[in-house]
Amino acid sequence: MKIGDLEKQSGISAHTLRYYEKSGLLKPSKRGDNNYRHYSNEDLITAKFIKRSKACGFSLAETSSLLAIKTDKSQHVCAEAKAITHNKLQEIEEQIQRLEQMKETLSKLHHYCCGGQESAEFCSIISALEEGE
Amino acid sequence: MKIGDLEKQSGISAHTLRYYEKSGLLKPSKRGDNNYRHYSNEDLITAKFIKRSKACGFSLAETSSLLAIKTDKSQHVCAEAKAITHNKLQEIEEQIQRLEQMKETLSKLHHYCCGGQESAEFCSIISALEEGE
DNA sequence: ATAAACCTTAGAGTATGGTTTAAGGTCAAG
DNA sequence: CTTGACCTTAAACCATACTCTAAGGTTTAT
Ligand SMILES: [Zn+2]
Ligand SMILES: [Zn+2]
Ligand SMILES: [Zn+2]
Ligand SMILES: [Zn+2]
Repeated sequence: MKIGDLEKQSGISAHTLRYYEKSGLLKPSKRGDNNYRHYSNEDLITAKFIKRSKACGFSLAETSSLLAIKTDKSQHVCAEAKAITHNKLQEIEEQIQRLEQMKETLSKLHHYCCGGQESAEFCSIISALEEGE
Repeated sequence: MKIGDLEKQSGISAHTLRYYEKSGLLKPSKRGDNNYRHYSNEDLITAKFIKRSKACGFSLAETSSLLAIKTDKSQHVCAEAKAITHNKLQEIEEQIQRLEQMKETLSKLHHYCCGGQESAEFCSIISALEEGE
């Protein structure tokens, strides 16, 4: 499979696949005489693995760690995978909390502003930002 | 007030204040003979405005738009401020949804993995990433 | 007088996850 | 045999929001 084929099969652009290679995430199993990248079926699985990992919110670095486990399962233990997942879960929960806090503040601002065509002289959004604690 | 004083009063680092100036967010009202920046009380209010705006999740560009309204209220209308707030609110709600989706997926992965010291051969986290739809 | 603390600038570096460009080599169809 | 599709590389660029560095000028306290 050439890079263009993998692009179609995996939904990851050729550009990005080359970038992933440079980042050590996915090396093609072979290079042809013309130096073209050749990907195996296992490489396709890896590409999809990366895609799912990203969909879970894992960074490329974290994905890299997960891939290391996947690639050599017998040399790794469940605890490692669970720790990575646990950390990400916490991180995401913290992000959600921050965003919920913002959402609440913004909802109030949004609610109290009339949103009309009148001068912003007494706009509650602007005053809240000027004078909030 | 010199930049160090504003740093203390506003809680925004001098570095960042200079960066904000370069970005057009907060220009000191004067420069001394020695070219030092001199900030007024109004500048302090503006600095705090920026800080609150950031705390609401507004980007520097959005903060800049809000500042333009604040600075010249009579030339702006509520509708403008409300539109900016509305967009941000939507954006944040979308982010929360994405994160909630990730959280759900991760929670399942986390729940099913034993997390023990046994080989990752049959780790549910790794297999889910390998074989998920 | 001299040292510490503060100020100035332009520009480079950091982090993330790519995207784009330039300049060119290879392959398959008509 | 040429045209267009596809492949190669290194390196620059994008966005965001800083953060730091280098090299130097100023103020203040002792
Ligand atoms: Zn109004
Ligand atoms: Zn309003
Ligand atoms: Zn297990
Ligand atoms: Zn496991």
